[in-house]
Amino acid sequence: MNILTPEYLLHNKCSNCSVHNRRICSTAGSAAAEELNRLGRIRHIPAGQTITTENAYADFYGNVVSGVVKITKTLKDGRQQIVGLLFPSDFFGRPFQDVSRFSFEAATDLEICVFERHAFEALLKRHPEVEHELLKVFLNELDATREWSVLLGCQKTRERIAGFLLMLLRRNGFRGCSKDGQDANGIINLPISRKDIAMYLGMTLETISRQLQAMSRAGILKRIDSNQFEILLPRRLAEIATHEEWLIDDGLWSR
Amino acid sequence: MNILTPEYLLHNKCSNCSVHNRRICSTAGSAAAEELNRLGRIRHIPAGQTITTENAYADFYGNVVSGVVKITKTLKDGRQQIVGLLFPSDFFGRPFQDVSRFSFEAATDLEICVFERHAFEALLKRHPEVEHELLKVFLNELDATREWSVLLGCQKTRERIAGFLLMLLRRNGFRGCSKDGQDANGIINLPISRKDIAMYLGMTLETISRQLQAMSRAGILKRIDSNQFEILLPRRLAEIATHEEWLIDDGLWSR
DNA sequence: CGCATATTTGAAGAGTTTCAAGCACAGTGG
DNA sequence: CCACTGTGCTTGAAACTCTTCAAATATGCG
Repeated sequence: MNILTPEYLLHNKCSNCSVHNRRICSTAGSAAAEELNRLGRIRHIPAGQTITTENAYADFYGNVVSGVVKITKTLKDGRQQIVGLLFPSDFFGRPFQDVSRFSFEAATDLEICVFERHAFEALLKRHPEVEHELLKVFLNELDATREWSVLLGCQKTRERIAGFLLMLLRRNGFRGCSKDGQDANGIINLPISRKDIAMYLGMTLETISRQLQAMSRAGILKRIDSNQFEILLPRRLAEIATHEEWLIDDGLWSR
Repeated sequence: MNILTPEYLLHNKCSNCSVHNRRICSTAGSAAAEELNRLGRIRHIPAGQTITTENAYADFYGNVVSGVVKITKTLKDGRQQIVGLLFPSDFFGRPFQDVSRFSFEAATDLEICVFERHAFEALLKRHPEVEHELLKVFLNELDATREWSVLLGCQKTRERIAGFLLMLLRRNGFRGCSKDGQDANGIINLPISRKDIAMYLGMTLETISRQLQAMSRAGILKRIDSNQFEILLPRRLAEIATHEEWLIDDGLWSR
């Protein structure tokens, strides 16, 4: 079923959208804003569904309104890597290229705002200020991806998990990431499965599990349930994320 | 010493430049081309020198004309990761941001064409077609970085090295990558040190050395000298790069 | 030629994965 | 209401890849 078929083409007022004043949608007041309003269609996607398939033609782009999108690449033997996660207000898809080199999938139930490809690219041509905004969006995405490759390239498993938790904390101030809004006050809600976290951090889900337990035993985290952790020592977590300068010995972690 | 001081502000004709018809410089014929010509200054940088320091203000961007630039990030404890390599015709620097989150260093002796930051950004504003070209440049860079994080996230050391060699092969058709132009016909010239390769592939230089020897013993490569390898079985190399579907046993590699 | 630097090779050790089993939780049906 | 079943998470032990430390060899340059 095509994501752009008429049944989904219900216009939405951007003013009702929780991310309407962010990123490329923030060009409010300009003529482009009205065009974007006419162009965008809200669409709900259940968790697990693929939005854009690797090596396939993609005829739309869009913004994440709520939920998390994972960008993945699969090797011939089935190994899979998540090369990026997209949160509310993030842009998904790859303009100016017929075939996507990655797959975009719903990591959670999703609300997205989709733009038909050619109409959107025509809009960019007419409104350089929107294209300028898009350039800034992708420059930030490039910086974030490069920093993530530092994490993948030379950090230990515990450091990676600490970095992941802090990334979630940074991004969870935004609406739509958690159902209850609890995330702000020290409780992290892991929005994706252990398997997905593993594919994002370049390690196995068993190692994730073990390290989360180790950090709980060390008093840095407190397990609420399997997807919720309270951060007891955020400063310590930040130290781990950048580098460990003390001995890795659970006994020393208790204070 | 400032890279933009008068002694370096010698105008160059783009028509003499080996990458003048590539990327953002390919807008030939337009009014923008002439402006770029006036703006760009050729500058020679010795290997090892830092062009832009991490967390420092950068007042210029530019194109690589010949040589290789490495983009690095250093952790507090000294661990370092190369998050990208830039070859001739690649753009370096980070527009629209005061402070660079990465360091840009000359991995080899370098010839670059630099643009003063504010003048360049003003040009982008006047000429959306150049900014459009820049967006495409960074979208490609983002794709490449994401594919590299697949390599870092879930590939084994031998696969990473194979992927690195093939990446060099892909890029070495361009002028300025090797002194003798030998690269095209199956001989790969490693333009950077083992230490840099290690920091790029997220492994130690010892492992690089061992795996290169292993692939030489297996008849896939032939060592000319420590920086030159002839590719005897390119198809095999490509198979390794994506995934190894046979047993990893040097004995089986000999055919 | 001799020194400094870069690369190769070797052996021991650590961290992570793999394989396997056990546990917790949610949904389903009796 | 509770066992049943599927799924996802946790935990354990063994195996393995890669790193670390150390030394030898090769390469480049004055």
